[in-house]
Amino acid sequence: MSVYTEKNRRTKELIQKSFMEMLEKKTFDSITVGDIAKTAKINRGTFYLHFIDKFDLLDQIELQLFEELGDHIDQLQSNYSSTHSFEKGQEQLAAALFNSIKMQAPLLKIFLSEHGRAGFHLRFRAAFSEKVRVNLEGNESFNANLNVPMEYFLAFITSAFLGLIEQWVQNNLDKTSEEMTVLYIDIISFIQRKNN
Amino acid sequence: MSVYTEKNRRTKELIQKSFMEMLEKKTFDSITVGDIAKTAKINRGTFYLHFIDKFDLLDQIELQLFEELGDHIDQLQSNYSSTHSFEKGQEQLAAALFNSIKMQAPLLKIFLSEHGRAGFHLRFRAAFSEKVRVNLEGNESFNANLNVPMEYFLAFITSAFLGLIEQWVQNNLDKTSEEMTVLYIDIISFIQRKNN
DNA sequence: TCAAATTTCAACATGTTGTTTATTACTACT
DNA sequence: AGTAGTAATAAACAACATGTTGAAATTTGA
Repeated sequence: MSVYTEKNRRTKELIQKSFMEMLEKKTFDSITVGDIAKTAKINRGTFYLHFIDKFDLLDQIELQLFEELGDHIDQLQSNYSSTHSFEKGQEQLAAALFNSIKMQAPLLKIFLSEHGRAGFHLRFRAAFSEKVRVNLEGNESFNANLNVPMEYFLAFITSAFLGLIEQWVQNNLDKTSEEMTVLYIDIISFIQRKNN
Repeated sequence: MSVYTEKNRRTKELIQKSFMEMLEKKTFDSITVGDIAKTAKINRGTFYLHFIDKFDLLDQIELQLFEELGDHIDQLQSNYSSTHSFEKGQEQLAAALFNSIKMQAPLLKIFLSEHGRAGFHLRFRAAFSEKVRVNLEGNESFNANLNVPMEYFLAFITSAFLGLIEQWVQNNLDKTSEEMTVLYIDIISFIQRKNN
């Protein structure tokens, strides 16, 4: 039994791997189930033993990605939030975030591109926003001073941060996580220096 | 002759209008050319007299949108950039931008959603970035003080701004353009107030 | 060797695509 | 009024993709 589940797992993984390889070169729309089967060297019928359709396949990969990233962020939150000041904690959080993004860069690059699926950046941002919201709401001085709807503040700051990540990933990680952290801090302080 | 071109124009417009109506309720993938023809009450063959395929249809609408928005922004740039200080000009530019977005809100809402096409937000941001880049490069003190790659700064600031717009459009324009401008300024100054 | 799980293979009906051909309706020109 | 041009229709076409089925082959476990 456990050998079969292992075999199932490997077949499923093979399909996912082959699919992601194709996504680097072709649009999601233009990839057929037949194509996937051909690349993975399995029968087309076998595909349907593991996935409902190609949308389900993408859904599962996306869900996996969010789970892994989410778990990693949660782990970081508990490590850093208590030991340092809020500002310093934010910085280290950002640094660690760039690191976990780095691990998922190949997948993210595809999902954010025109080869991916519409609305991915919304789902990505929503997932990220939720983490940031929890983190910010734990800080009392932050909440006391914020005079704009949290919803819009989150939209602004998470979009900005993910914008950096998007650029970084598109540039094939041309910088280290540390450099990205410095970059992030520099931009914030540049904005702070303006009109004072 | 001009009667024929007019008739062509109206049929083409009818197809586009019907298509956009469907996009509010269904995914782009799931919409067939047959569906579009049915909704527009035209023959399926007629569709192919005006568009290569449904991708071409979407491309043309997207291109139109970018042209209209781009023209509007250019118009604003020339109006505001010369008459006021840089900071004040930026504010008024933002205000006018929210206005022009408002006019295209229904289209934008769909294109940014999961009903649209993958990568739209990238193309949208690229177009917007280009406008902002030209504007910023005209300001010498800005360039002198910026110590991060322009590419990344643009990614950060345009993503942030478009994040606001995205939220606004998703909220069905729950605020006026003026309120959005205030919101934008408030967020910037909130960030400026932090860690000083 | 036998049994069970997994995968394969071929076939099927169904639906979409883009093209074509013939036909109809309307407009423009002389 | 008559002819040519243009747009739209209707019907048919091959090519391809979809999801499903049933029987056979393969792999694995006992």
